[in-house]
Amino acid sequence: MDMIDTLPSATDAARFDTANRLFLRLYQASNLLHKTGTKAVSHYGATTQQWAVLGALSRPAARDHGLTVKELLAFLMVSRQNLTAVLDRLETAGLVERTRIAGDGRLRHIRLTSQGVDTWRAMQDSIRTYYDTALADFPTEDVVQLFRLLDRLKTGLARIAGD
Amino acid sequence: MDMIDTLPSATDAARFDTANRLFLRLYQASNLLHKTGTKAVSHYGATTQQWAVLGALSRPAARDHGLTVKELLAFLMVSRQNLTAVLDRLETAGLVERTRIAGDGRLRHIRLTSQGVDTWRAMQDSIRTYYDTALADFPTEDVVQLFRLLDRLKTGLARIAGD
DNA sequence: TCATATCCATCAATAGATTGCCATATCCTG
DNA sequence: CAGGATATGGCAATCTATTGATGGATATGA
Repeated sequence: MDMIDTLPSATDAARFDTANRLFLRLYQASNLLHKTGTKAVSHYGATTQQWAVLGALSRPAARDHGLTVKELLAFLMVSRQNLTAVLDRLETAGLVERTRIAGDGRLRHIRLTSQGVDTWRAMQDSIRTYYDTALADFPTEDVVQLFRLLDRLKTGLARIAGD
Repeated sequence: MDMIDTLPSATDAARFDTANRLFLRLYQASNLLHKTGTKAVSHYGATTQQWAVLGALSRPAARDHGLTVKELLAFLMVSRQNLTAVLDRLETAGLVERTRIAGDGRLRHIRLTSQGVDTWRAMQDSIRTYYDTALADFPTEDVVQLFRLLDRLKTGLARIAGD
């Protein structure tokens, strides 16, 4: 069994096929996430991306002084040009404000406005219902496992992206 | 232990938090998929979505007569308006053709052109390398498990979408 | 002080993705 | 044959997301 074989073995072909299905499911699930998630919070004029930004800003660590754009970029892993546009819409909607920081004049702190805090709080019921419905068939153990696997996939993809 | 408690329990809060992280990872992984995937096949002027369409059309079942738009919609789970635009670009690039079908005049079969077949074949090396790199840390067993979990998540989200 | 690096914003182009509405052609059934 | 259902396409609006190029304000270090 020590022969050299440059053709894909049967197991390699199966792995390739599974990888194919895996990325198709990721593609489908992502589209469904945006479609259903935006519908779930549409009452508040929000989208899934804006939901993600509000969620980042409402975390305890960010609650007091907000986050810099750079920190938000690292958290969400999107391009700066994209985030700027989302922040513009959130600022226009009055949910977020950009404030200059004392120590370093280059930095801006993105913070929830009081209206942003209220809106985020009001959205919580819809978000909870959304999670409950989407994950109805998932024991908590499976939620954790899916999170861990997606986290590793994210790491693998980030390595390709190179940033 | 039969008391009624309307406040979220500690385990409920933990599950909610994990769900939050899970969907953030899905969001990040999806963006990275499009970013790195498009880069991987950019040499062929393609994107991840076009890659998905070409992959669907090159499956053995679709190889002979192609797929109808409706079948492609069901496979990819995207909106008709979105798919039309992608097909337009693929048609302009000469990789795909729309042909009327004999039996039912309403249907159109989307098929790979011979150039589309060649391009798809040429892309295989890049795709294989992409999968290998992205899933370098994944034993095949984990690839299968992630696929299964994403498939179930897709099902849960599709239930919300209602179609 | 001067050069360089960092942080943020802007403009432009392209592609993807959704909803909503309307149009057209075709099939099928009553 | 008439009418409803089906399959596809077109148009419009909005939002997300990327790359690329440019510019301005500020910090840091030589």
